[in-house]
Amino acid sequence: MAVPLYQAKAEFFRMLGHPVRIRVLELLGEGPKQVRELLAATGVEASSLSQQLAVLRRAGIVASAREGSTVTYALAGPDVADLMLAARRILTEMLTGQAELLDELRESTGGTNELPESSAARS
Amino acid sequence: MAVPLYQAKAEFFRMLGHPVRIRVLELLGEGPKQVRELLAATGVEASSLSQQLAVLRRAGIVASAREGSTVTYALAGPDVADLMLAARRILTEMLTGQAELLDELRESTGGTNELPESSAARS
DNA sequence: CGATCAATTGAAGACTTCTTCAATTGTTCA
DNA sequence: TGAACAATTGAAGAAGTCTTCAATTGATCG
Repeated sequence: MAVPLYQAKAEFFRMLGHPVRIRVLELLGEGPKQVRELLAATGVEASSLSQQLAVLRRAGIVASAREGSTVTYALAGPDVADLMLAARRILTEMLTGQAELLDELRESTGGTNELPESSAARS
Repeated sequence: MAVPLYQAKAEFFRMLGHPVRIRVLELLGEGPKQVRELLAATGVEASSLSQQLAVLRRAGIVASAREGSTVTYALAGPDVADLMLAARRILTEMLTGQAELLDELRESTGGTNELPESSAARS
């Protein structure tokens, strides 16, 4: 409540802004995973993965449990899975959309982004 | 195409990870705005706002056009507006969800995040 | 033209975040 | 117990991001 909403949002997005963290969240979207599995799937160094897992844990977006000598991670709640799905949909849409846009732009003068109305060319 | 998808996603989220940029995108969600308006609405310094607008422009998520002595910004495409709406929905849901979760946790021993099954308490 | 306003740019320093290394904790099993 | 594995932590240096200041560009108007 003390933190403005747009700041909380920014922090949340920043927390998502790392390739390994994205991959982990997508993997956990399939279901709980042991660290060994995440390690194998991502191919990063153990300690580096641990650091990123710690970030996700601190953000409260994943939960961990020790089972014997191994540790299992899971998404902290169903909202998170929804979020990852939505993000995935939106992002892939958006990225393909941008690719199309890029193609369109290449056909014309090769400009950067200007508003549709204005037709100024870059020097 | 050269960039792995999860890396593109991470970059995209990182690009969103700043309070001023979030605010700007939400304002532009209402419709195109002149820089003066964004300046007034966000209350940040002109040059700081320009820097953040430049980030959004480079990412291709907003477009700008000069009209006389002023500059107008708008979201680069309809996808972007959809994205901001979805993000807003998801985020507010998620944040209130977390608030509830926090309340629940305060009622119990005040633990951090553990998997539901495990009930370890913090020292 | 010269003054002024709107907006952007470049660069420097403070501040975060990433990666990596070595050290540490917890668990298993011989 | 102690050797070995799983995972985490702490700390140091590299790399990136933010804010701010001064300088710059483009447009308007007297």
